[in-house]
Amino acid sequence: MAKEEPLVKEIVPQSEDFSAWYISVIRKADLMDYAPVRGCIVFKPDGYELWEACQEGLNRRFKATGHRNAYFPTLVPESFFEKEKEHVEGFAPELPWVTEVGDEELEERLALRPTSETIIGHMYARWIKSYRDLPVLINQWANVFRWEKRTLPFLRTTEFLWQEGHTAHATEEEAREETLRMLEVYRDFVETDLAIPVIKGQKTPRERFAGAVETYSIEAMMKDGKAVQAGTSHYLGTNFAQGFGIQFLDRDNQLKYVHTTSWGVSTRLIGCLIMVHGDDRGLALPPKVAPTQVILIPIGPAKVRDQVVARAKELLQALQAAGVRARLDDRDEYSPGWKFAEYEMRGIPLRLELGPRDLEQNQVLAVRRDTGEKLPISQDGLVERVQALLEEIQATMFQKALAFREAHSYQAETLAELAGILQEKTGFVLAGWCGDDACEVKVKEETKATARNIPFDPPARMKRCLVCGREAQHTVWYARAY
RNA sequence: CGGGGUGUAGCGCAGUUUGGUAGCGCGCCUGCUUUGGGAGCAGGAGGCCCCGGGUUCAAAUCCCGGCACCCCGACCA
Repeated sequence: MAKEEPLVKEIVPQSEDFSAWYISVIRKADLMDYAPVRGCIVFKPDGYELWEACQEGLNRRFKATGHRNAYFPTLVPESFFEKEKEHVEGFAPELPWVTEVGDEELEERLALRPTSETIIGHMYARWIKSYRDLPVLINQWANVFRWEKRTLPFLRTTEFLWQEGHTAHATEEEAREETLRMLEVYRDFVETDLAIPVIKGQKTPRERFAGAVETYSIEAMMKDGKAVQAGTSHYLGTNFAQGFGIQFLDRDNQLKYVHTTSWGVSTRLIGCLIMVHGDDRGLALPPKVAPTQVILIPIGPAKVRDQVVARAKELLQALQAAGVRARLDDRDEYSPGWKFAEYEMRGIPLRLELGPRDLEQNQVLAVRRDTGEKLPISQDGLVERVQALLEEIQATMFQKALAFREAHSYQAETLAELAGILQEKTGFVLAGWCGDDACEVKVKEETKATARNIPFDPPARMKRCLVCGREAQHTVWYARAY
């Protein structure tokens, strides 16, 4: 296991103050900076590259499932929001408006989109005429705006980056399949690439997206035991189709409304990545999405330096030629020890140290970010060994995160039990629910925990509602959430 | 949006109570020595003290107003 003494003084230990730890890590690792408008952040290159890695992993999967990217405008006419009642009520309080241009007032206010269901619904109505036009499978990468009262870098910002998929189908069955297919795409991406274990499940009606028939989510546990909704997928029924008149003529010559879905993940994933894998030394990035996977550090006094660096460059080229994202830090102005701490703080998965002793013995010293293990490895077959190590690190990080989640998961029969657990510990609590909204509200009022989701695959079936004691209709994960 | 806290050099902070030359550590620059877990010595640069008003001979400091960030709450795909 890695020793977790904070070598970087400015990083506040997690155990002392988790929020302060989070802020200090993202600043120290140079992922973002605050912008002049409240709640808005700049994604600096090291932070933005994490988002680019997410885009690559998701685009590959979206395209494999038949989706294509497109782009719709940021500005949405006010009248569009009135076409789906629940939708407008859900977003009204957090919409920013463009009301004038120059010194002339606009005839109709324009909202900065909080999501694109309405404008896309409008366009789909023009594009879809026949069953032969279906399904429409479109995704867009975009910025959206939500004027939340309380912001936190990456997890909840006024303007953020996300991806929103919008599909239209001839039948309910097909749309429901799509909704679950994309939820599974998210699970696969987040677990396989980000090494974050998630819980797939269905949202309670209270937590549903404004305007959706059903909302599903994947939920992840942060190291402070709190939950983050890492992705959502919605079956929208014909709600938006009716609001925007998206109709098609079916095989049977009947005019019908399409069934639509929407699904999204955001830059919030970056926040998850940090809070799931990070420790008192800083970030820890899973190799699959780490912009730099391997950092090579030459060591040694001036007389052997040229020799060491020359060999390091050869090894670097070999790694890069094999597709490993490796970099060499041969700057002379920083000591090796400084570089060790620096790259650990930045979360680079694997460090390779090369010094005079290594040259003599035809080896390099590999140091894993996830475990702190130091492994001398031969320069012969280095590339294969490094690739294998990166895979091991990826697997170990996922297993560690899974073990953490399991160690912080509990079950409760009663509200008092749930409250007791959350008072002493942090984590997820599995409990029964009768299906009554009042009981769900009661849990929130008493414990600040919310229903995260109704898992597809719960570890146990709970028999009684933890609030009223009636027979449970569902088994629910409760947790405090970001 | 309510309660609390913070805002001084790139970063972390002291100075504010009791108004009077703007400081410390790290970082940065120059030089020499160093290099296997944030190296040492010497010299040096760097400030609209968050912003706007006010009081005063004089404001980082006192008064009024605003903004931003952090924490707690309400709100929240």
